[in-house]
Amino acid sequence: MYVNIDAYAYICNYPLPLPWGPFLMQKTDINAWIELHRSSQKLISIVETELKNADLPPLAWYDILLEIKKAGKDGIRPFELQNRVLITQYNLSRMTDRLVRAGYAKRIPCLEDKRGHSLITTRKGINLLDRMWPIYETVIDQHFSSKLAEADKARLSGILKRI
Amino acid sequence: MYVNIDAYAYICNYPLPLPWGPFLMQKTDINAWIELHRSSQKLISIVETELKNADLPPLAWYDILLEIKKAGKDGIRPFELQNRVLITQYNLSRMTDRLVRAGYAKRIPCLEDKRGHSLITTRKGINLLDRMWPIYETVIDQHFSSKLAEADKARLSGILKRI
DNA sequence: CATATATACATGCATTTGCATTTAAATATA
DNA sequence: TATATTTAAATGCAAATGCATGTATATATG
Repeated sequence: MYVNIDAYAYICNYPLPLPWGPFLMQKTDINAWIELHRSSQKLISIVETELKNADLPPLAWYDILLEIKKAGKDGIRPFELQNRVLITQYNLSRMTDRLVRAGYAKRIPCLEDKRGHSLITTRKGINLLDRMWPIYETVIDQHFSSKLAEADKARLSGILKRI
Repeated sequence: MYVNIDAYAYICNYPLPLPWGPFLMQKTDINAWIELHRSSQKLISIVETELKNADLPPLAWYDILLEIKKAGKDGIRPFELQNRVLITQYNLSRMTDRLVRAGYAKRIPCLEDKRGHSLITTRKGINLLDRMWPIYETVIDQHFSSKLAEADKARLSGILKRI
């Protein structure tokens, strides 16, 4: 889950090319790898902290609820939701369970497939999104958008889309 | 922790500039934000899966153990370790506890400060790093390094260092 | 020096996660 | 059609995490 800020130093203790693998790992690769994960984790942890400070649920709730909202009034099946967020089946099951119990989402029976159900947002759920977004947006803007040039942001997504 | 692949769609339901905040959030910003987190999370989850498949501990153990190893034979104090990895104090305390119990690290008393101790790696710990790295490296190479041009990797870290 | 405050680290307890497995319905196969 | 296989979703249990707090030592302050 966590990528050490100085993970590359381990590699640097060994001669290049590395004795054990077929790969020629360069410092450029490691620096990019580390910066990618360091920056992502740092930003996410700021978002989580700010949400918590505002007495709001974690970012994961926002993401899932947003996806449910986007599905509109027909709702979305949990297995479809799972394709859109990087969460395991069992965790999604319990997360939506919490959303439902908290009144932010609702399960509606699925006529075509009695094994499952569809999820829709409630008014309270939409309201939660509306309260969470300003916090989220502020962090994105202050810690991300405002620190990078427009051209760099375009480059960034262009490069990372290949991953 | 998780950033929805399509989080920006929520924003797109609203007119720009957004009615609630002082920020003018553009699609470029959101795309970059999403790609950053999506790619990071995807890569990390591949690493974790591969480590698990090889019956090896999670990446966090690698990072911490590596940091301990880097400190050399004098070891490192937990509070210093904490500055180098993005982990909370209480979780680091328990994680190092597990490392020690598993025989990968050792606590040595700290003469200058009786509140604390220093952590050093054991032979078994070094060996674990050596076994984990090939797995880790293979993922980095196959899913990251080989997918990006050298220049892009340099750009990537250059851009992200500003975060 | 005595007392207050800060720092290093650990821990009890509730919540969340991971893993394996279960339940139930849908689909494939013979 | 009967039986096997696959798929959707949930769940029991162990491990990990978050949060608040505890313990011990160090440092600052009157």
